Amino acid sequence: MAQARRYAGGVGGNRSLERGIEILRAFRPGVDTLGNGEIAERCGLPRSTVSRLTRTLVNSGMLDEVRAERSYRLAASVISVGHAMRTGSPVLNAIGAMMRAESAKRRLNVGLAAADRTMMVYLESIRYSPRAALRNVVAGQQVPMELTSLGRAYLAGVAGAERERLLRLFKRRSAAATKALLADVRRSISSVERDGYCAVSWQPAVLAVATPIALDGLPVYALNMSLQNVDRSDALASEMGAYLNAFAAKCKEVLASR
Amino acid sequence: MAQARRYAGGVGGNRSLERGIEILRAFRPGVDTLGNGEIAERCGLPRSTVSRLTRTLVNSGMLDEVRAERSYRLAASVISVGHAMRTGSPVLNAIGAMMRAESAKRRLNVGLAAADRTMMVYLESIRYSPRAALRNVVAGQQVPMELTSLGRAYLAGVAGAERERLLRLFKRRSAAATKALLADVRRSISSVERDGYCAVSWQPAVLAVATPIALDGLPVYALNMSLQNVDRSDALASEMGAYLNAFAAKCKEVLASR
DNA sequence: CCCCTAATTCCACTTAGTGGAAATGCTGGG
DNA sequence: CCCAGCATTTCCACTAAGTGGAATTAGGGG
Repeated sequence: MAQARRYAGGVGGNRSLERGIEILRAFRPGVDTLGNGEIAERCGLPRSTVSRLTRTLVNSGMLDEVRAERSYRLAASVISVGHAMRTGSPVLNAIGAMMRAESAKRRLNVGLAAADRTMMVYLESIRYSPRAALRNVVAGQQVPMELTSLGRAYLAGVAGAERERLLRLFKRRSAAATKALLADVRRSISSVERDGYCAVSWQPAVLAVATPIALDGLPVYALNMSLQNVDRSDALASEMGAYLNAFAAKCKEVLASR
Repeated sequence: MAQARRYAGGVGGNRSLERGIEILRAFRPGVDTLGNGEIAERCGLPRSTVSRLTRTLVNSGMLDEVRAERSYRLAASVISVGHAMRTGSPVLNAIGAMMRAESAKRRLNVGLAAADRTMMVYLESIRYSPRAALRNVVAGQQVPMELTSLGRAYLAGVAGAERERLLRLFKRRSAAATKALLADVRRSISSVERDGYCAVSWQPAVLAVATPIALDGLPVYALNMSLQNVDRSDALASEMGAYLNAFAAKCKEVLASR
């Protein structure tokens, strides 16, 4: 036994910190408050441990305690960290304005997303509407990687090992429709390799096309364009694809010159 | 010595988790990447400790590693947590749409903020512009508590002990202008108590009024309205104050009925 | 190619964290 | 009003997990 002992943080990282982060992530969109019991269950942790960690998160300002119902909710601080992320992001800084202009010019939704485990998360999603008052911008929304154009473009953009790791995860997730789904994902990846983009209609009457943006020193991003209230049509998809390719080229140019 | 030993997490909380959160917070808006050395300095931690904690944060998906420059940046995951916070927030859910309508109706900026240590952070800041294309919504931006109407309204909304704690912190921060500043803050608090709102012109040519929203089971929020490109005038301030009081009353009504 | 700087790994030390068990504190029913 | 039942928090013996200074390794510039 050459390696008798595994030193803390040797490779697995700091356990308490990992668990604390997992607790924050247990607050998925839509859930308001969580009690220690529910957190313990969701994260698979002993209740006493959760009790201590949530206390710490309250002290650090990441959780607010709701005394009355003995539960917690995410505190406002988490969005200031989120804001810091967005203002720091060199990609969003470089192309955010261009995205907004493009959305207005082409009259469609334009989005930029990155991977968050097996989901894609929008750094910015510009929702076009003919009625100016209804146009809006969302950040932080998650969509499933394997089902969306955004996610499949991302998969096309990452190197072999990481891609295969993710595909294996999808397999484990939905045992049933897996065969067909994976084939479909691979078809989208080929589509990106062939045409530069892939088209997916994840939600009814919404057609989306996406393309990866992979530059070194940066994680892989995916750029998409989409339109509501349309039927899936190859003609429309290739028109949007052409717009997207042109726009992505312009973005990469801007990004290459830092 | 009755209490010989302080048990871990007894009251201070979990150290590693606290430190990890502090590392995330070291990424303030505008900073793109931070190296372990710089993080160590900013957080006052030993470099080896930082090295281990940043590794953990990368594994947990909260940081992206920039190999080339041996540094880190906030990962996209942080905005998905931020998004979860916003979608979970019962206050924002209840009055977000009303705020947007009010901004359009009154043709001014409307914001909702909560406290983050000694800063106020916008859950939503609706920036009005006559040009529809320039209207936008920001979340997560921080403004200093002691200098803004938002912050002072917040101070007016929190109970004695917490308020005094914060005032002491401001004192420690800016030794010089403290006397006058604190007096000004107290004047704003009185203004809230008397008129329901306070008016402050923190940035040149911007006039803002704010009022606290304190409901139990929830942290104290502050609601504000503001206008750019105007001179400070008491007439304008009291007109805006009246709008704000009316709007805040409507909000509280909606919030009271859950 | 080699120095210099900064990050990472090593490792002896021990404290900070752990989790089962006991205690406490709410809540709703009788 | 009190008590049963449940959930959360505190206690504490135990020790593995984490710590930080020292040694090492890895970049990057001259």
